[in-house]
Amino acid sequence: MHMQRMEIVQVYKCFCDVQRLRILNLLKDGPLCVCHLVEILDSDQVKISKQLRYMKELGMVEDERVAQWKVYRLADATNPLLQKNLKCLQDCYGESIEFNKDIRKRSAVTARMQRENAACAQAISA
Amino acid sequence: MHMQRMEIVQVYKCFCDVQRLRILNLLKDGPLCVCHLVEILDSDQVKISKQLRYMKELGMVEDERVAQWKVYRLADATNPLLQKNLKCLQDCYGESIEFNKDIRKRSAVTARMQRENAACAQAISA
DNA sequence: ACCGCATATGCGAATAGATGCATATGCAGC
DNA sequence: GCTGCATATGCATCTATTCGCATATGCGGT
Repeated sequence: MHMQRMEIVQVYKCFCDVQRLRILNLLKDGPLCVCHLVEILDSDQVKISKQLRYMKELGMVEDERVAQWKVYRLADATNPLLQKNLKCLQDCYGESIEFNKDIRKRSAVTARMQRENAACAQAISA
Repeated sequence: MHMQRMEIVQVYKCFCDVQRLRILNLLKDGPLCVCHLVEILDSDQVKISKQLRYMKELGMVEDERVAQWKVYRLADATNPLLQKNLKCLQDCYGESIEFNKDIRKRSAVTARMQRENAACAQAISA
């Protein structure tokens, strides 16, 4: 694996896993750091970290260090293939793959972070 | 690999290869047999056969024997995820992944079959 | 320099997918 | 039953991806 540009097949490779789909869906509303994703997806740090690495190799996400956090965002949020595919998924299976639930949880988690961990909350809103 | 129903992730697995994308694009306009696909995609029989097998395992296509031919069609042409994704691909990259060229070649090939190999032409139009 | 938190990497095993080459199978006509 | 055409399968090899477990690295505060 290498790759950095977002190619057609790379997009679909990224889409081949529900957890990655959920991550993309979350990131489309703005950047998040690993700790957010771990909590929202109710997964563990190593797993999420590796998914993000893979997604980065595929050219789908970018990362940026902010203090001790690593903020991830979509590499090209305007890519029409990505946008349309996510929208299509949302339309067809929004609830069944937990897209909607994740978005609701995202709000809850970021709100709590705002209170309990202001520095981290700052990192993703910069 | 097993699977037969068309699940979300299976769809994307099918989409992870340009040749498979081209096959789906061709089948969306109606059934074809292996010999058509081999010619339109300018590939070889074993390769196409294996792609079709994989696509069948993913639940994306169905086959039917007609005399010595094997006719393949989309397992669920009305599946919205499939339809929308193909349309989206068509819109975004129609020429670059040869979707359009393939469709044009499809017409040429089926027309010629009609003349030179009527039995086979009959098989896919039944 | 040390500690704790956030994140990443390494490794070994397991599974999945791709590829090239050879060969088998199914069907129709003779 | 033999032949030819259309299609499928088997096998060995290779690369890609996944998973669990352990451990390393980067950063900020003391």
